[in-house]
Amino acid sequence: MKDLVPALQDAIRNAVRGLLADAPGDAALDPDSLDVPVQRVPLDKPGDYGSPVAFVLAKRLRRNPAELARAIAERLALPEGVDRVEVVGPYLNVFVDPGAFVRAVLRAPLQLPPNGRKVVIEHTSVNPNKEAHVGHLRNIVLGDALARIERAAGYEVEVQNYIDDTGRQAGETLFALDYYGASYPGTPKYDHWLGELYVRLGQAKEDDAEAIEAGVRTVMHRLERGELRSEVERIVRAQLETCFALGAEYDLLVWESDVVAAGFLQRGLEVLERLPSVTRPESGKYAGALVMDVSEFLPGLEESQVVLVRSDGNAMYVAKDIGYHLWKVGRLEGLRYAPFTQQPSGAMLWSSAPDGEASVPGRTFAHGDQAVNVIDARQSHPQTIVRTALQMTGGGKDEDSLHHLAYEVVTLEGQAMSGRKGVTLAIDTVIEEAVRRARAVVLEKQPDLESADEVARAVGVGALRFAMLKSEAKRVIDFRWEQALSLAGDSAPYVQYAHARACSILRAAAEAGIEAPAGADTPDADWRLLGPLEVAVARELARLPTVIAQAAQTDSPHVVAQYALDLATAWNAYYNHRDASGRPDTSVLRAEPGRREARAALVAGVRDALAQALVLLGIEAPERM
RNA sequence: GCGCCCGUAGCUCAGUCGGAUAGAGCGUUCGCCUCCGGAGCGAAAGGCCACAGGUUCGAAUCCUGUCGGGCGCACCA
Repeated sequence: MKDLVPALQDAIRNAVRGLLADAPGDAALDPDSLDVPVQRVPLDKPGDYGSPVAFVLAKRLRRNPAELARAIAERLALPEGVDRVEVVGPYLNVFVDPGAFVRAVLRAPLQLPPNGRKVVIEHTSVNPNKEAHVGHLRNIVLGDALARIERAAGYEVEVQNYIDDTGRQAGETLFALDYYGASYPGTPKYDHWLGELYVRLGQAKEDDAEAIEAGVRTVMHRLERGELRSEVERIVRAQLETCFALGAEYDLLVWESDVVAAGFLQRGLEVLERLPSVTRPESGKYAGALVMDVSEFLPGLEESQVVLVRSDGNAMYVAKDIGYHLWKVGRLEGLRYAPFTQQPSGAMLWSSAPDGEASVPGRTFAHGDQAVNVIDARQSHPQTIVRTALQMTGGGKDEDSLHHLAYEVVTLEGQAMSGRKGVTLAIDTVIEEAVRRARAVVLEKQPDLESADEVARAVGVGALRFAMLKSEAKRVIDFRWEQALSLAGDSAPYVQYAHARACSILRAAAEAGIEAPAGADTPDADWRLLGPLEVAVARELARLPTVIAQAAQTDSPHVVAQYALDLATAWNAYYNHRDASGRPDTSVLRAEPGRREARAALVAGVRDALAQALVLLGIEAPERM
């Protein structure tokens, strides 16, 4: 048995085929293209999986659905793992054979096979001018989780972090250093210290606007020529410390100044200028500018002309972005690369670099079949324009080669954050508080735990990440301490605890000589001794591959987070289950030989699936906590 | 004004390519350590799934409209 649900769908399709052959009712009805819904049955309904397929047929055949359900059931060749089928009104309900089902589920892999396609994910992309705040937190965590999920779904994944080193923000901060003649005193953390200067400069503009503006412009010109690269690098390194503390890592930093130097802007414009929709009006509103008409792809816009190059000759940001994306999908070449730093996992982080190598042995950057950008929902319009430009110029290998994972803002106790005004909450501050709270709980619950510091970090950071991931990206999050750092209920520690509990049981089992090797390969297990309680847990376990596929396909990490909660809940319910007389009836260690090995295998499956779900969310899974 | 997103329990949210009696967490109330980890489990209470029409055997889910709320609509980035 590979996977029960598809097998069941095939079996039903076959039964329908037989039914139609015997009693043709609708010649146009093709069983092969018949969509056979199969779902888990609601609680308190008989069976494990059910199908309302009879409804679909009833309409086409003009026959009674209950009657059809009976007819299908009669012809159904039960796939492996299915014990029997019962007809409940118009529904077809399937009872699995517990032993065969659990065993098959435990043998299934925890991720999908490679699909030979590559996705380039861009996330983080924090302006290199001050410390990252809680709004960026959502971006980093979403992007990092998505990268892990896409990888598990079989994609080759490359994570890029775009460094806007020629922008106004970086310019202002670096100018502030000169303006105040400041030298770094060693504390606070470098990016935080710069953030203070940046905010101070913003206030000083009220009195000294002209001089500051002139100074900032000079610095920006130097940035464009790459003269201040090492100053910016210093900021980037400080910001990366925060990302690493969250568990996020990258493959490549892409510097805007390198993108421009590589000619992607110019070459991208050349590609665009060949399009009939890209013109240079000689008169009217856009005289002298290079504009693109997107009305064919984006109907209904009030203003269908998008300015690519201003009449003063300066390129708009979207034009740079289009060039950058043409490179991402392999339509342009020419960046050079150098190693930037070794990350906590040991993996090398590369960077684009003016004096780097044209190629890196064993690696090919960019050339994505598709690209996903993790960017604020407020950027939806410009993102749509980049995607449209990509489509108009032939795009990447995938039909829909640019996705925008748009996430909503994070407000602070109901207030909008503002980096410029200094109304922010730094990620570093939040991590510190999260770990502090977690440590207090760890010391209370497990005073003897040797790895208390490590566990406190895993739990605190995990809780924070989970809070950012558990609901849909398009939902506004109001950051509140108690909620974001909760260690109970729908939280990372709930899942981590369930995992640690499974580990604990398996440790005890191993001491008692009960082994639970991978793949449910236990000769001592007697699978026939399993029942509905084990099936309930296995039914959750069986969903994991589907969950990964769905999360990857819809760029939705929250699907994995919700799954982790569901699995932990099912496992906790199993663990605590009692029989009619109130006695625990799911013990592994106290079960008779044969049953205990099979149960141990199930617990090992739960442990592995919980660990995998947490890995996909970028959350550590301690064995004790 | 036009466009996109949201509206589900007191609060925060799942469920939305149509399927059986709409589910969690927090909060409230009541139970559960002779038993592998109580950061847990069980139970109670709490819902015109914003509103009104429509499609359908069947709608929280699809369509239209209305009302609330958020965001976007620069020769800024």
